[in-house]
Amino acid sequence: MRPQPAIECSIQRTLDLVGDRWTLLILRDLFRGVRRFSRIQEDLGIAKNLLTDRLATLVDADIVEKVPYQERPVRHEYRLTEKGRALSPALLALMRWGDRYVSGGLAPTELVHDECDTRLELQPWCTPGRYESDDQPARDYRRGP
Amino acid sequence: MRPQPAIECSIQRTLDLVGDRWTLLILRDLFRGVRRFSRIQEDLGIAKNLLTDRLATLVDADIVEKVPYQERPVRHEYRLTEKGRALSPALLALMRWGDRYVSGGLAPTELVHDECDTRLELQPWCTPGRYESDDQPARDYRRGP
DNA sequence: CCCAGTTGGTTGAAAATCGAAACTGACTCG
DNA sequence: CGAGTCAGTTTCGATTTTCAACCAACTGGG
Repeated sequence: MRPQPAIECSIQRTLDLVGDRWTLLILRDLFRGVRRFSRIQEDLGIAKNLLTDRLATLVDADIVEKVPYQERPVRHEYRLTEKGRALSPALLALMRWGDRYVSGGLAPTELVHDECDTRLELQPWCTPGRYESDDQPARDYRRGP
Repeated sequence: MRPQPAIECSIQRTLDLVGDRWTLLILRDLFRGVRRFSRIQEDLGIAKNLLTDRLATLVDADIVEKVPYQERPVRHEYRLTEKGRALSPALLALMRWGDRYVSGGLAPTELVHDECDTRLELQPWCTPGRYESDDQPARDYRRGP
């Protein structure tokens, strides 16, 4: 897919997987708890064929897994694997940079843990097992005060 | 440029600036001290017109500045501004992830400060003023031992 | 002076990718 | 039965990217 560059650097290898215009945004949605095809699609405004393609690539790369959340009709949702969740520092760093340099005067985004309602800092996974459960998103991005 | 999504999140705003297939790789090269048009072009294998375009966009966004390094003939190089250097945590996080999950068995990349020859960790700027000087790159990515 | 080479681009055509909309198929709810 | 939802697939025109050629300003060698 990528044309020339002999892949020899971790940044390059990483960007080969997640470095296109949509993938990191899709992952951001998954982190936020937006996990269904149609929700992601309307949230991002991405074309459906592209979303299909990107999700398939992510599943292939074991960054995301497709799990059924109901039978009859079978419906799936997309969840981050451990490998996918490990991308959080990168997303967080990009977010911090945006907060600082292209926020347009808005207050920085804060990460809030829905359960304990405390602020999260650079180590955003305060309850690692929580993600496996089925209900509301464990983490949510909210605007700061 | 981006089609639909109402830009309302720092990650989205950030990726609007640097989230295409090449820009983060260009920035990685600048961090490594590869600062000349032709060097970047051959290092990445990017088409020249695209490199022209991406660099112009980065200069516009004040992430990179174009500074002459000689007269007669005038030659320029591209340097990270403070805003650009502030992207290092993001690059570093992507690199760490790549080291861990797609390294292909290679040793993780280490950041080494050329002057003091010590390893750098997640706060990679140990001499912030250094970057303004004119000679060799202050920071370099090297393969680990 | 002439010639080859380097740097930092520009131009244009062909190929790949993307986006919007229409369509599908499995199923539910009233 | 008819309308609606979800998760796609297909199609096709528009946009981007790549590739190759060209160019201008200058250098250094003979």
